[in-house]
Amino acid sequence: MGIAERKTREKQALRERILDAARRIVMRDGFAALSMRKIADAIEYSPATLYLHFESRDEIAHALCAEGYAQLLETFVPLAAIEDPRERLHALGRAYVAFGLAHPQTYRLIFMEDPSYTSATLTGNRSDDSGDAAFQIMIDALDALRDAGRLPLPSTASVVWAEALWSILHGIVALQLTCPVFPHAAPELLVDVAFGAWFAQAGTAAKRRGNGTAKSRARPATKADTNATKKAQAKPEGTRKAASQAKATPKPVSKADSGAASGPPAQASPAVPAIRRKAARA
Amino acid sequence: MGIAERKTREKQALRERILDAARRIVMRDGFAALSMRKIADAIEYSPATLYLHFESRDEIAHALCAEGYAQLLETFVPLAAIEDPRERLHALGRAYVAFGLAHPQTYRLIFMEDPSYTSATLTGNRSDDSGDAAFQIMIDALDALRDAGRLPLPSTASVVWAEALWSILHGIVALQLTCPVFPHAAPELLVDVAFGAWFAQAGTAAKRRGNGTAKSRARPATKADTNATKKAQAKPEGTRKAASQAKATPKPVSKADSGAASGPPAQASPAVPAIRRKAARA
DNA sequence: GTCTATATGAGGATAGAC
DNA sequence: GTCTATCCTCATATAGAC
Repeated sequence: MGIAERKTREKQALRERILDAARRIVMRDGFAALSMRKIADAIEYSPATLYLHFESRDEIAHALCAEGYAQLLETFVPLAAIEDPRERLHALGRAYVAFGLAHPQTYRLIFMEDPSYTSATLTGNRSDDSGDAAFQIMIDALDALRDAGRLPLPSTASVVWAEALWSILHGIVALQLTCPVFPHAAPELLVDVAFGAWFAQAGTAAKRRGNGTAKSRARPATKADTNATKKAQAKPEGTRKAASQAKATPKPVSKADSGAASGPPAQASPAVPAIRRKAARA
Repeated sequence: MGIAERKTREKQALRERILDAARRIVMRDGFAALSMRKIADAIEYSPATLYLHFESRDEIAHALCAEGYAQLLETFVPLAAIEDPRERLHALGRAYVAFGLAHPQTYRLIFMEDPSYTSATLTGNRSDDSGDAAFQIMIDALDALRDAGRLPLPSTASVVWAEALWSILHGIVALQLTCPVFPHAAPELLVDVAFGAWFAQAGTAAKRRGNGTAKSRARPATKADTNATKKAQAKPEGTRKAASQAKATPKPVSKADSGAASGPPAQASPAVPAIRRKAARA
């Protein structure tokens, strides 16, 4: 049966190559620029071949989502070991935002592109039973905080609080990715401010229980999670630039070059009239 | 000069018709489904005519953004008169979220679709000098809260706080619009929880200064802003359904029928291979 | 399994006739 | 001002040869 196995292996390998190419395209140019043709070009196969491995472009997108989400989870796992639940939550928040900023295109794909992608990623993820692992980590931390008597929280409310926390994290990332021009405080600072305000009364680590103003927490913000998200930041995603200056600089992203994923640029040169977009059936 | 005036009027009228049609399409099927051809069909003109009034599809999108943002501002204005700054902030937050849920497609277009749209809407809005009026209203409320000594906030921090608040509001709306399937607390509840947590120490109106748990604030949440956003909710935006059952029901939206704007459905029937998407130039 | 070639359909934008 | 006709680009997906 060695032959069959080799064939299976080869098939798997090609599948991986497809996903690799797709991931590269998405990371460089954004999901909108992902097309079967481009993937085929990249791996030097014909477009038709892709359909032997994936049913559709959507299926590839789903696979990419699953990958990205797994990557996010990886950055969460070590943080879940932080003892102090307040610090744990804070670290998770910073890591979440850092992930979103380091992988803007992946984050967009998972959480901002299409409801079906998000749903599929969060619900039908892996062999896990319950829906969302990352989410559960946050709930656990809140429960721990409550059990320690540091947060007057009904047992049913931790889920709601976790959702509220998730909302602000997502809001920070999404806002940063979608409208980077707007005069905006550093996302890391926003996380700190938010957590400072939320858990002021749950003060624990002797930090001043003021409401986390700019100066008090601005500076050490991004220090802590640098290690945690180092792997993540090793593969930053850039923005599709004019393809001339977009050289995929291997430097760690600094939010400026990655977050501003420009969609169809308003300055589309009339000479190049090619702007496509997702459309509904008429 | 009556002739010239009439012509100007007629030109303006057609411009309005174009925008009306575009708005209808966006509200019903989402921005992705907006095409020059469809607009032209809707107003019974040729596609070429559109280009006499708008330079490109993007320009139409920008116009729609400006309209939508103005609409959002309208719902804010009366709330800015609320005396108690805490209540004012809370009301603004509820109104913001209510707007997003009542006009999912418009909200998407302004804040979630394309950075250039968001930027253009927020910065180059109207004859105003400063960038963002809605944002300023929030800052003012925070300043008032601080000036009343109810929030120990440095004068420079109110901007940051406003951005953090905006982030959570955006996060709540965006999350609701993008992944509605995820077991999620009611958005209004999330707003209340968040504001309760944020301004627990700024307690004012004799409300219990607990951290706004589920039961304490769940029920009266959406009551207050119903009037404020009545106009808004009078024109709900539905989701592009299979176009068969999508009858544009003129009932006030209840978040269920509007938020779940599904993009390219995974169950795209093979017989109808028309799924387009925005793409970058190669 | 893989490819070439092609069917099918949609879109933005423009030239040039009326 | 408006339309017809058209260009060009892009996509998904399949048929049928190798």
